[in-house]
Amino acid sequence: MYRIGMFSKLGKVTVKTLHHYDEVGLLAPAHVDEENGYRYYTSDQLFRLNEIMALRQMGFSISEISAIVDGHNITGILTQRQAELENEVQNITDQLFRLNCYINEQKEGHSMNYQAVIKEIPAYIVYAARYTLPNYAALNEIMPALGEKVSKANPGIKCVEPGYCFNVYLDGEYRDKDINVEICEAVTTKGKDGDGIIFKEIPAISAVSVLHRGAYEKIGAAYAYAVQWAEQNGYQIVDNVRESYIDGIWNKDNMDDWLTEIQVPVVRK
Amino acid sequence: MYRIGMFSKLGKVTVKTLHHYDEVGLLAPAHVDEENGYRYYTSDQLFRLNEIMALRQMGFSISEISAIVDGHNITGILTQRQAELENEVQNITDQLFRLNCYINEQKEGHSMNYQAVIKEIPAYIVYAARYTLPNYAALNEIMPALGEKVSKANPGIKCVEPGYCFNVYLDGEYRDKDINVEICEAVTTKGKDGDGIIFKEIPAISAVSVLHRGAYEKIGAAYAYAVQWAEQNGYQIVDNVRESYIDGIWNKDNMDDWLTEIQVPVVRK
DNA sequence: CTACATCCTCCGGCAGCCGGAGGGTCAAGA
DNA sequence: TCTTGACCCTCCGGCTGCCGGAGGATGTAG
Repeated sequence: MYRIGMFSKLGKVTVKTLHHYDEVGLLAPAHVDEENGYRYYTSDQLFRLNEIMALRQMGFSISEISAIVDGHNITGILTQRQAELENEVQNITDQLFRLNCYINEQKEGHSMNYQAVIKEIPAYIVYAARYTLPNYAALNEIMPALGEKVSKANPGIKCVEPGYCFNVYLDGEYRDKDINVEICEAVTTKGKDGDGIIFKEIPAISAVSVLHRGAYEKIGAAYAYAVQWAEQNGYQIVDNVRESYIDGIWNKDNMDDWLTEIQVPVVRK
Repeated sequence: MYRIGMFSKLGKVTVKTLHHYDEVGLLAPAHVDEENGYRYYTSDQLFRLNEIMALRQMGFSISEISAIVDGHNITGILTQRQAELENEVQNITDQLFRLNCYINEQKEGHSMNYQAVIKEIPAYIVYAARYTLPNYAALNEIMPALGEKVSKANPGIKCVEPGYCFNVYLDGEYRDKDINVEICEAVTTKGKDGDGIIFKEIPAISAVSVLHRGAYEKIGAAYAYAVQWAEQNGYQIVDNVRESYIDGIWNKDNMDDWLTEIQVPVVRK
């Protein structure tokens, strides 16, 4: 029978850890003195401690270890942890990729232009209409007109706020004229289809997000950056690119203040 | 100016997160209403938020991000994080290796024999003497005799408790006769060398630890297991193996209760 | 004027311990 | 037999990056 300090030295763990394992019921001392509360351990318990440490070194949580050493559903927990670990390897290497990407940009000095970030975009209900635009500026006329048309046809319809109005670019690649676009605006409930306008639900996605400030002419650079970043970081583009309008002609007079978010729907390769 | 709910939707983060970032000074709202405490954000702040999210997705801590966005020692933090990440990849793959090792043993059913675990062994001050043993049983006579000899030559010397008495096996491989061994016992202070006995400090190491129960004849299996485990899990053996005696003839009559720890000094390849 | 959504500020919790305060216990030396 | 110092105990708070909820104030639309 060893007191806790001795046992902790034998097992190469801290006294605090043994206290903790006692508290959570993972490794109770073989005997506890009723008068002074001293914990006493046997050398036999080193086996249990060693197994616990072995499992900790595979990254299991305390509750998982409790289940394993008590013999509950062992293989289930083991294979689950296996999957978790493979996932973590993915995550860490992803982080490393992004970091290296970032470091390179730092060095080349054009780092401040764009920041790519993965976002989870929720599902929306939208109305949508398709156009072929001669150029980007045409949006400034079409979009307000479309809004009016819809609210006439569907009195009482409610839009949700800025950032919920976006376009989906139907061309596989970037263009600056003859642009095929689907204009979408998020609404709270579906209305009646008609006159080229349809209501639909669009599902939640993951997307590479890049912010662009200024007029729409130069938006191609942001678009290109987002696509390149996605490829470099091991993402696969799975849908048409969206542009989400945050600030624009409707609330900012100065074009340089306009703010648009490019969203490139992706999944991890 | 957006209220927090709107801004959280634009940036795809939770309100709680924005509260938190405000509290720790990472992203303060552009304006706070003095009467009711409402936070107001500008769309400009989405750039900062995006950068924060980008850095979070590379695994930086809040304080690191604060330093980076404020422009303090950027490259230092970045390269440090790079090293951390490479380290983490190592760790996770190590965990995966161990887990797979463990799963295989589970399947083959001989899992309960041994548990290998990496331990940090602290530095000790020891006295040491070398012998060539005809067999393992010879230890039972030599060790007590050595102890007496030392305490006679160095009156007042203090040993530390069980587990601090160990042998270093000088043969590169396992043998069961003509064993070259250095017997070491940890003491609190150095004494006088002489009569084949020297005092020395041995440094802290990492070691693969395996527990062996029973007499010393069958200890070869534990020895073999530890060495094999080290190799399978990508460790390099960097020193002679130690055996650390926890329970033995001095406190257990029944040989089957003897307990010995094999320590194989290693570093990660 | 009334809902209802949104906002605020605490406070506690999560995992696996660590560090320290405040106080009891034990063995050895004087 | 007493003291000293090492060791033990039980709280309690803290670390990270938020989340969830209570309790209460405020804003907006019909």
